[in-house]
Amino acid sequence: MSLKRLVPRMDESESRAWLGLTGVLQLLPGALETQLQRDAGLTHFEFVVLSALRFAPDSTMRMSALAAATDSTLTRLSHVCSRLEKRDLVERSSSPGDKRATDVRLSSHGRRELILATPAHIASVRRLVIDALTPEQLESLANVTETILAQLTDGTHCETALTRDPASPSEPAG
Amino acid sequence: MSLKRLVPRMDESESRAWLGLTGVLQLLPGALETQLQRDAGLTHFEFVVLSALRFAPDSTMRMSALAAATDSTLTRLSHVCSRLEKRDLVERSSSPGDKRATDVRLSSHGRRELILATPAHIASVRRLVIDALTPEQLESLANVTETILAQLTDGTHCETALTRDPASPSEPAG
DNA sequence: CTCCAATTATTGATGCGTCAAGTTACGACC
DNA sequence: GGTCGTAACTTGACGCATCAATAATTGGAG
Repeated sequence: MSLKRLVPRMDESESRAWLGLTGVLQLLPGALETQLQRDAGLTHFEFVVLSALRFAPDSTMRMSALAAATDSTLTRLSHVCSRLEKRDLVERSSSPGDKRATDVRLSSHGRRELILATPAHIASVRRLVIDALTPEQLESLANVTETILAQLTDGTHCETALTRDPASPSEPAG
Repeated sequence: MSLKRLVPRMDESESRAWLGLTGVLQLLPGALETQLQRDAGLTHFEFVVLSALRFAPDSTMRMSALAAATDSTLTRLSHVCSRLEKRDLVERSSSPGDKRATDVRLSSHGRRELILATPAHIASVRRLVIDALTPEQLESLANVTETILAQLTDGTHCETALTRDPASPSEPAG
């Protein structure tokens, strides 16, 4: 199911592009999650967190810095680090300089697990995306995704359609 | 953060493509969710479900048919329909022909809400993706996503690494 | 020095998605 | 006409994400 029927004005090319993109949006994250989970028992986000720590000096970062590095939230990261700590993949300690802050460190066990997990994940990425595309397609993909990202991070949000009562977003009786 | 540092062999074009794709994967679904939630109080999946019903004969489908039409699961759909039913957006009734089956129907209230929600959502899709791309880019996007989808739905899964391959290149001190 | 606003992080509640089990109904076989 | 296997859903439990509220600490204004 898609928006195809909702958008009669969508021409053939637009329709194909949109259907393809939504398909990838639905399937690719799941495929990567599945592979990582099966091979390493890690969430993709956990993998990203551990990988960020791996290349940090002393394998250590502040929570807030790690949240920024992983495009995440402090809240989310805190929950995830709690779980990772229970599994002895990271260690948390109060930061010496600023006692509000806490430093997260990749444990040696975490490093081992991460190093074991990485090759298979990279292989998946290559198999599913990179090696499946020609150099020209890769160039196009880079080009197109950068354009879309520009839209997504563009400050000028048109605030499309609050033609309805803004106070009650879901309950206005027609 | 990305895999860039993990894949020294990744050339410039590959790296740009992968970074762009992961960026879109992270941001686009959230952007669409946010818009729909704000303007209509609907999840994207709820929107898809209601839209599927909208164009069905008598605005009615069997659960299993609706699950298939929305690329979903019976379980997921059941939960979602329970919530939608509480909000009077759909109605469920035992199917006359087969008493195991249940028919879901878009209520008139649901139809009104859906019709109010649709234009803004389409506008978002156009603004964020379709209208932002040139015809050539749209063609490329269709082309590339179809290639990736072919990989994703390809039966030949290489079973990448149950054999834990310690072929890891670099290793900073810890 | 003290008070207060801002920074940093954690916790608890809630919502959605998935998995495993359970329930009801159909169909066919003996 | 029982009962056995299967189909169509539903339910409950658990995991992860987000939001709102809280705690602890810092830095600066007076």
